[in-house]
Amino acid sequence: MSPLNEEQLQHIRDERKEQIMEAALKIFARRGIIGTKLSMIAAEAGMSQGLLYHYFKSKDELFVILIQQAIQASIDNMKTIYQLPGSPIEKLRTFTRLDNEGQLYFMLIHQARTSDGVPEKAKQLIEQYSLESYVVDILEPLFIEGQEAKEFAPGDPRKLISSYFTVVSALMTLNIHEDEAYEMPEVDLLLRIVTGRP
Amino acid sequence: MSPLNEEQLQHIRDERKEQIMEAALKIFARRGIIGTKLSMIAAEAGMSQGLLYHYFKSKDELFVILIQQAIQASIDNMKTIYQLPGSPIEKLRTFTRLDNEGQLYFMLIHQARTSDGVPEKAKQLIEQYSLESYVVDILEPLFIEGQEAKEFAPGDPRKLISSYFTVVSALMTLNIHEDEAYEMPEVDLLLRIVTGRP
Amino acid sequence: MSPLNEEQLQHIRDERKEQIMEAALKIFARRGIIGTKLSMIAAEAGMSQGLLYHYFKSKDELFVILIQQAIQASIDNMKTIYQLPGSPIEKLRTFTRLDNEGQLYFMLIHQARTSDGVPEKAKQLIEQYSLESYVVDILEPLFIEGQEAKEFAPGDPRKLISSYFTVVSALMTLNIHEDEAYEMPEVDLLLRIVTGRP
Amino acid sequence: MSPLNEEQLQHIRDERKEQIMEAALKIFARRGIIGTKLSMIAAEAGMSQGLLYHYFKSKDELFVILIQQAIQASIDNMKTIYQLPGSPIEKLRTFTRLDNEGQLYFMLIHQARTSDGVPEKAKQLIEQYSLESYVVDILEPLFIEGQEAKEFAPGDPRKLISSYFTVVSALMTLNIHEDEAYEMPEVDLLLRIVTGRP
DNA sequence: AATGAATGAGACTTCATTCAT
DNA sequence: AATGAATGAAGTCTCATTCAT
Repeated sequence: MSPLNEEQLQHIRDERKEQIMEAALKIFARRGIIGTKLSMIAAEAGMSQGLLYHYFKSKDELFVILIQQAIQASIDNMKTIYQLPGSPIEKLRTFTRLDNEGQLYFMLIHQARTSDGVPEKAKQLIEQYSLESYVVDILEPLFIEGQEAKEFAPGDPRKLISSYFTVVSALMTLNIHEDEAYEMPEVDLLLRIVTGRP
Repeated sequence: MSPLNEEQLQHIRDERKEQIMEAALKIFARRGIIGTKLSMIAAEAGMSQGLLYHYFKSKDELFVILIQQAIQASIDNMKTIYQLPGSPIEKLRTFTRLDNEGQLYFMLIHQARTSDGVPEKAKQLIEQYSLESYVVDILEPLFIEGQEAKEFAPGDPRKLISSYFTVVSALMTLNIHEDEAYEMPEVDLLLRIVTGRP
Repeated sequence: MSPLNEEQLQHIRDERKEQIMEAALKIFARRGIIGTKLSMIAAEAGMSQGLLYHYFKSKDELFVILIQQAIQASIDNMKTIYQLPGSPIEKLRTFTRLDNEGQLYFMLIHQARTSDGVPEKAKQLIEQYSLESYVVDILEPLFIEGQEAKEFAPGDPRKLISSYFTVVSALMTLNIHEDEAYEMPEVDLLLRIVTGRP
Repeated sequence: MSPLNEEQLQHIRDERKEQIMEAALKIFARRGIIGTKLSMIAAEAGMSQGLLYHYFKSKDELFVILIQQAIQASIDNMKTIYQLPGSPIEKLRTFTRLDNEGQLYFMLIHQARTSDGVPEKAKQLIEQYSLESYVVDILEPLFIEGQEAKEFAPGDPRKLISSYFTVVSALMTLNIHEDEAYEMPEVDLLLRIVTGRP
């Protein structure tokens, strides 16, 4: 009797969920969990507030799921650096250009780290994912290679990585607000931190 | 007639106002105006919520006054760089060490720039105070001197200043949260952006 | 898509708005805007306080809308006097009988005129609507006709009208409280002001 | 040792009480008990809020005491009509001119009758004092005399009195606000109610 | 599945009253 | 007696969440 079979229904459901998560990501990333009202997400997703509750138990749950997704995407993204063309410094230069996709995820994680009203569950997830345990481990081979090629300045590569990515991370959090008060530095200026050369 | 003379009363009032503003600065800086509940400020200041209203007309007014104070302190602070000892690069190195006092002010201004629910008055104040109009103007002579002494890398000094301070600013916003996930870079690493040398 | 069609929803909305406005009119009229607590309106309308805010932006807005309605109704009502049967004095006698509907509106306007905490917008509306500009203008022909027929006492008709309606207005403000301490005069007694005859 | 003896202290206390009551009467009469803030009374009386509580237990108590005083003054005032010169109609004409002193008392009583937040005690006092029991009783001889002299229209004198004073009372409540929208009728117009003559 | 009405807890704010001096 | 700081209860308003349809 049903005009749609189970598979089709599932498809619609998935689509709706995706719709909601995309909308929520956009807004959570910019405004944080407290500054985001469900009405904003509903409007951005083009549906009623009530419907959100068919797909997610609560605002908090939605936030946590996005955090999980963001962490996974960030790790995956980090690994792609090795597939970029060129020498280590060229790989790093290309990678540093702030891409819009990753930016939202990054900002979301930043919000979760620094704002209040973040669900406990999200905090735990964030704690596990840290520069130390992921970024540094992943990028260490690249930096060692760069130092051996004399492209990168000498010194503890792990410290160099975390310092560099702390700077990049910090800039991304500023950049998201597109605040004209801050002039985003050219990538080459940032790379000086790693290379020690103009 | 009064059992407490005017001087004593004034003392109490000043103390209370200071108490409130200190508490409010701490919390506003971390949580933004929306994330900050008056109950938090009252608790931090050790008084009832009602008393806050003897000293400030509203949450918004309190926020705006703190913004004014923060801007003034930031400008004053920036000018002290010329009184520091040593060459331009040494001045800049000493200045860059993030001092806790200025950090809260800085973070507050950052919150005002990037969060929602910021009073219109605060936005206007912030707009007037920008890297361009203050920081860059103040520091231009220092950077030109540094470039002439070959301590600093060549290129447009104004752009160099705003890039460098965007980075420093961004790091301050991270640092305020004392998040262990981010390793704060050594000052010398940051200075590479300006000097182009390891 | 919607489980309730637009028409049904509109019906619910209209009903609720009507419910609220009726309840609010009753209470505002008696207690003024300061003396009226939203909890009272909500209780009288049989709904939660929160729901009031789905239909009206604020207590002030609700008050202003009621004032607008009251003014319009008063003007409309005043004009109906010419459709009443009989001579001028008979028209006026019939018209003077205080009807319950108009009474609440009248009292609301009176509250807006005399109480504190009245929204600026409401004050402006009230100022435009005054005995002079409406009541007197509308009734002047009737009184002149009454004087020509020797039914009404001689003298400046405009002054007679405003005097008479000041008295009627004043009585309405008392009457609204149904206070047994005051005995409402018979209409014929009041008409003596106009006719100068027992 | 005390620089002031008991009598002098008592004198100061009485003066202060009088000061407060005068200020309170002014404000209560205009704004009602809800619309009156203690800060207003304190300011009007030229003293601190705290001091009010040395003389009166609460806002309510102060209100009740004023009501008692107002009732007594009204009754006393009513009796003076017989000392006025002239015929009954002339006595009534003179008496009707709204005197400022009595007006405040009257308005206070009106507020107590018609507003909310009135202490139970005040309501009880008001209930005892009514047109019926005081005004009508006091004025009945005057009206009978007026009717016998054919100055007043015939009919039940008690009803005539209460009707007339309801009108006068109602006008006083309007008059207190000095609202230009209402033109206060000439006394002679009002007297038509009683005399039935222009 | 989908909507939007409806609720209620919690936030900001006011103000009568109390307290320390 | 006198002051003004200090408190807390209550009122307006917002918004996450639930409910009826």
